[in-house]
Amino acid sequence: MPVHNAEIAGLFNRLADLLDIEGGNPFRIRAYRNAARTIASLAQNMAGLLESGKDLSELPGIGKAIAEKIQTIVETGRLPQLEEVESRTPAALSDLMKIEGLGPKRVKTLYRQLNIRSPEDLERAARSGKIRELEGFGRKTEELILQRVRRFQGEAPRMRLPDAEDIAEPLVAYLKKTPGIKVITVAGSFRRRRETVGDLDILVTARKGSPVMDRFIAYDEVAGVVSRGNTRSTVILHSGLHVDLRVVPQVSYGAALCYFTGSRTHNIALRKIGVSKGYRLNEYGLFRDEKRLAGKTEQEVYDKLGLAWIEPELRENRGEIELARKGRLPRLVSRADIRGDLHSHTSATDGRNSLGEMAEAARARGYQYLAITDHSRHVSVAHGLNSKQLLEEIKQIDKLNAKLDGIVILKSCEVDILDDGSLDLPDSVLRELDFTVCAVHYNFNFPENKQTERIIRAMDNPCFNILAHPTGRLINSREAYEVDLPAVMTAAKERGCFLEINAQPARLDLTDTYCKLARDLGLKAAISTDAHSIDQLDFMRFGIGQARRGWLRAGDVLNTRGLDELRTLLRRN
DNA sequence: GCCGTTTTCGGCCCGACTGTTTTCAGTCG
Repeated sequence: MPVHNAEIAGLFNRLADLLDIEGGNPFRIRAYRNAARTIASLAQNMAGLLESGKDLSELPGIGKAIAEKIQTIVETGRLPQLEEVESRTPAALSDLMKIEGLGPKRVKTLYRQLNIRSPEDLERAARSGKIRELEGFGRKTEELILQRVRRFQGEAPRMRLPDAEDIAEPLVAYLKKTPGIKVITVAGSFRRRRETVGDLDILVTARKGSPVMDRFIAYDEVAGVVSRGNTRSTVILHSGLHVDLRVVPQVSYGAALCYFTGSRTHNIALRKIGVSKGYRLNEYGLFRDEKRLAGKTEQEVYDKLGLAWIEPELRENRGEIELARKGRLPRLVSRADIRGDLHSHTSATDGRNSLGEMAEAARARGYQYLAITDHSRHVSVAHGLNSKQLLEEIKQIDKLNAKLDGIVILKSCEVDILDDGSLDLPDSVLRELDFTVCAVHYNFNFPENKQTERIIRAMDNPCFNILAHPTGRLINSREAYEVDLPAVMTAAKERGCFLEINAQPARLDLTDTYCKLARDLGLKAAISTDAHSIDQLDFMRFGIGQARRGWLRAGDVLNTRGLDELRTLLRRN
């Protein structure tokens, strides 16, 4: 079993943490963290890259030394340098650094002075009042540590984007009513449309003397105030979500928006470009000495740095800055490009609405086509259809199409991929469909090679068209199954099959990095909602967000095509 | 340890807030 990128990144992060606690060279430490970030964000695993002869030192933040360490990890599963450090400094201290408010210096002091090695040790020491006696610590810090160690122990995972939307909307509406407010924007990973958000970053410009901070802190949902300043405050809501509010002057709005949209690594890269030109970039603007060169709009800031404006979804420092410099950024797919939805369910299986209602709802959204993809028989929990029932549904769709104006219902089925890679319904029935959407619903625990073979074998069937929710993951509740996705993508491309970007907020499967890999391989994707009711057709925007984060252009997406072209693309040779 | 529109050495992003402080270290984003 190859070592996962996340595991390799974890080793480097731990090495960085422990060296940080020991007071090591901060630049070397940063180099390890940068490398970890690069490794974690790659879609292809390191073992595979090494096998194919790739020179890892070509990757950003990875040089000769770290490339060699990665090779060692892939070959032996171990990082000797980390083990050496761990012989001096307990590995568990790295976990303590994850507690909010504890950085390397405090962890070091707590360990050296009180022999604290775990959250449990920490809680005990805080309760008995030992921490306040340490130099540099005090009563308040001790209280804070106690609070945060408890929160850490029952830590909430990052919140899914739609849940964050539900919280952000009323808060923004509330703040908007504050006298003197001019502009209000939710920035951060929310604006970058990440699948989950850790906190909300709200940016405001307001007239002098506007009571926006007071009003923010007085919001009904606020459970606690973490910090409060004139330009920045942080609160925790009852939902557990942290919210930052930043107030900036109008002339700084663009620079601040840039700054608070991030990502962090994107910002750092921008500031480095600034420095190389003799400028200083911060949330108030781009400056040469004390003179503000730009700041009112994002466009101004990017301009002065010699870059084209970059879409928020691309700001992850994954190569977008270099393309912006060359003026060669991709024109990302948007909602206006979408002509239809290729995955939806009706009340014939586990959907809530009838065929007619789904058709009408799709037409109301301006679509040319909607595919009905009710489950196949093996998925009994969803009342999957057998051959006879599916043929009956096909007849109903034909009848409906004869009546419908302005939209075509495509006949399809979400066909279960059985354990041996065969499809759940006979080819003779599947051939009656316009196309199929095929997926794994059982036996997620197959070893990687068996799961990969299972899916590729299914693709060998000429009735196979689109692989739905390709990894089966559910955000915050179920890990992706083990599968060699690059191999699956290559196989799909060779056979004229496609992969789905499932837009259900809990799935968003493919991830952004796999979207990018598909694009790099020249494999088109379908952005599909998997709607189980008419309102879920609006999940399309989450799928589009994911696709945009994966650099997809309209041309990379199957359902941006008109019906005729779609049919041509789906035809297998 | 990485990296190069000051390129193989000498740099390495920037500011706000808090708490424990008499001028600043630590942490965070």
